[in-house]
Amino acid sequence: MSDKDTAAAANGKKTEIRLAAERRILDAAEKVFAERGFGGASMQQIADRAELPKANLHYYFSTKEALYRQVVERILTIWLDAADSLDVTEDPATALASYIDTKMEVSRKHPAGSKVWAAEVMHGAPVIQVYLETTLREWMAGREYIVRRWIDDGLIVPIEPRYLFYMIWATTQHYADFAHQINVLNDGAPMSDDDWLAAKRDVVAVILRGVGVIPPRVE
Amino acid sequence: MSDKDTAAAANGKKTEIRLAAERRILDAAEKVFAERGFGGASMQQIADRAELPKANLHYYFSTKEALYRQVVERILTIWLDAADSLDVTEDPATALASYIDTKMEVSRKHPAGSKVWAAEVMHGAPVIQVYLETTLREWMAGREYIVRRWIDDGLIVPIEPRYLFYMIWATTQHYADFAHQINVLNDGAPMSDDDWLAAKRDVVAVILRGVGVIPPRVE
DNA sequence: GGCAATCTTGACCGAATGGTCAAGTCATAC
DNA sequence: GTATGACTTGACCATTCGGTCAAGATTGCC
Repeated sequence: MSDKDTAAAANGKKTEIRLAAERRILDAAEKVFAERGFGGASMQQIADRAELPKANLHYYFSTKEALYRQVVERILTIWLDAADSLDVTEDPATALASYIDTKMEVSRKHPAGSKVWAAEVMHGAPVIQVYLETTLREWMAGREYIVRRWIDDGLIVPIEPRYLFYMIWATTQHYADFAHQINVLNDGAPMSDDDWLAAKRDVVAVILRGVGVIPPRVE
Repeated sequence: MSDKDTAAAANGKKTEIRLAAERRILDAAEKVFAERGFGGASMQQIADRAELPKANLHYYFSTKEALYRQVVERILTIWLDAADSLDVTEDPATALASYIDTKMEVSRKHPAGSKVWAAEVMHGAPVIQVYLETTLREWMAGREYIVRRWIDDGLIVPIEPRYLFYMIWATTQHYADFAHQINVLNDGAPMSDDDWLAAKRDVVAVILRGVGVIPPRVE
């Protein structure tokens, strides 16, 4: 073994323990932040949820703010992946249906992350401000261009593109952020697989018909 | 003056001072809770915002929880008024367009209240749980019945009514809860009157066309 | 086995927070 | 004018919270 290999191996081993602990803590923190908000969450609650002593959290994350920032940044990667799923090479119906499907799946699989994200934006985006001003702005500019071309080509009805995206974001994220209310209206039970299918179907149908393309038949 | 009049007058005077102070505090609390969340808001911050000594807050509201509860209950009345604005005696296009308009105006005029409401639901509705289980459930049952009749009468396309309402709630409330993000994407400026008009127009258009009714011409 | 680096953890600390209180001010009724 | 009740407020208290630390356990490498 060369020095490089040894260093790499040692690093790898350490990284494994470290990564496992960090992930355990981040998972716990994401849930507690989602349930209580940043101010309402205590390091002790996060430690209890992670089944680790509180001092151990501070060994991996220097401060509560640093921990929160990493939670948000981890969610950001999921958001970016979903944003990429809007395939502009497809026709409007296919592209939008697939994008809505992806966003609904994100809400379904990352309800805590979605809540943290919503709270982050509601409170003025202290962590993701730069992302909003750079990546998201550019993403929106690019997609507005595409949607306008769809309009010019007569593929969809005239609409201000950003308001269409707000509808899609709001509706899909609602299923995570307001899950509690949805569950109450669902007789107190979480949405079943069939419920999710039906919700996706109806959301896609309203949006596609709403922008003037015939939704694909899903009898 | 009779005893009743005297008592009423005295009561009235007191109530006036009391109501003014309570309103001042509730307004400040709503904003601070919206900006920082319940856990992140301190009584001192609310006191500063209301330009009153902290001890004065505790004279009118015994605890932080009690103050928060009254903030939420005040928002609830606004929510109930908006819910009433869905006029089921009208045809679907008129009823839905008017309801969306009302909900958009609520988001525009009560952005802080909307954020507090969203956080309340996200965190499991500690205060409004009973409202969700009674009033809202009944409201939804009644409206589902109406929407189903619209469907049976061939006035709108088949859809699970609650998913339609989720779309309307999510989209309209998004303009308050995610106003920060919207402003960033609007070159950092708050939406103008024209922006609000355009947003309303596009939301109404997508929903109405989405459920299969021709949106009224708004050239 | 022994060394070095990483990891673990109970005990502790200063600051901030929700809440209390008693002394005082102010308005009103007679 | 003076007694009564409502309102105001600076000082204070107990608790909680984020964060520190030093002593010890564990791991990996020679």
